[in-house]
Amino acid sequence: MPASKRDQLLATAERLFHEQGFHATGIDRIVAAAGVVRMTLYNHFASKEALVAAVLAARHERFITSVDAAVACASQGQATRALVDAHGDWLERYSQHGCIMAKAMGEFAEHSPEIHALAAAAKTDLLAHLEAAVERDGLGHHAGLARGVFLVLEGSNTTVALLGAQTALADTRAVVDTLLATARSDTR
Amino acid sequence: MPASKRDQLLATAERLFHEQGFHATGIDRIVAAAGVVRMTLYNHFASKEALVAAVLAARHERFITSVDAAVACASQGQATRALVDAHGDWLERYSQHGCIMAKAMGEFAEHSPEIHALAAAAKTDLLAHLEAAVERDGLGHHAGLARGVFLVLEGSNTTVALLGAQTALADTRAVVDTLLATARSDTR
DNA sequence: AAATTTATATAGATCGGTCTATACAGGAAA
DNA sequence: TTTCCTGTATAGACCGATCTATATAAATTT
Repeated sequence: MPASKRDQLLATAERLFHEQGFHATGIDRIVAAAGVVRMTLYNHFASKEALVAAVLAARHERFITSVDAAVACASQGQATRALVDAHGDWLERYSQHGCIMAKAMGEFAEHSPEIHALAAAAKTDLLAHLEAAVERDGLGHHAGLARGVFLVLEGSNTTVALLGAQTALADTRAVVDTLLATARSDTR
Repeated sequence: MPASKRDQLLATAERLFHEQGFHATGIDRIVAAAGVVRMTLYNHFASKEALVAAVLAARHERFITSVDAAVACASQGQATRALVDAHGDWLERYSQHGCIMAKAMGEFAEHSPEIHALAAAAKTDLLAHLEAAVERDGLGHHAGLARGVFLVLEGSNTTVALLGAQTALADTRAVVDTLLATARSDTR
């Protein structure tokens, strides 16, 4: 069956927001690209801000679902590494233009506390998943390891647009492996 | 002596662009905040895009000057660490809202190739300085070390708005120290 | 019959950018 | 000394385009 108008709008808005930015993307361009009339958008979303919020929520749900799936079927002691790889796959496939949550935080920090909080919550949610994965790998005692890996993932989000996905992801895996190896050899 | 109108405009625009975003900041708000009339801006800058370019160029020059100074007076074998600390100081003092170059890349990627290239050049310039520092520390043989540290610095840019400067910078230093220690113990 | 989508018109604000005209400096030329 | 020129700033009107959002009625779909 064809996607509902609402889903068309969500998908189109997500793409345009991600590629062109939130403030630089007007309502008219979204409805035109979605092949829908403007009133249809306002029939489904109360405002542009509500549309942005829906886009971010839907995207994060998809992302966290794919991350959870990857971690769930990771072999013993490989949860953290599986999460990092899942993040890399996502980045390569859907985030060539950088992290949409980071973009949202930047554009709405002093403009819409709700959007900013929503995007920030998405990021801290990933950190929480990372901490769970580290714990599952028996490295929970190593304070700061999850946050260190998180820092590297955040770096890969911006670096992919600078050095390309291949280099950025290879560097990311190399640094994460170093962090994991150091943590494992630390018998404290 | 009082700052010239041009400098007032540059400083005001830099602050507003950084806090509110580029597209979300209108010409009228800049001139009002700078205490200057509209035509004065257009007397000094050909367009909003030219103003953005001038802001980014001035900011990068200040940043790279302060980084160079820190690296220049670093003790033997501490160039990389000095650069990382200088980056952290800058982040803490002037970039609580994240990296302005990353913001510019996000907002102008599909909108102005010139601005995007300028911001990207600023970032690769930092990477080049990082590679020079790593070389100076006698770790140039370690392929990818500079890019690994760069990845972490990039991560700290976005994480500072999420976890606060204190946590973000402490984590950054911890990861960088791990990378440096691993590189030094690698006798290859 | 009910819900959704379309088409179209409109509201009012804001956008980047241009325009003319005026004021007032400081330095150069008479 | 006086006159003139140039550069810079102010003031405010003005342009077309675009922005988000709403109103209403007809057409379509379920």
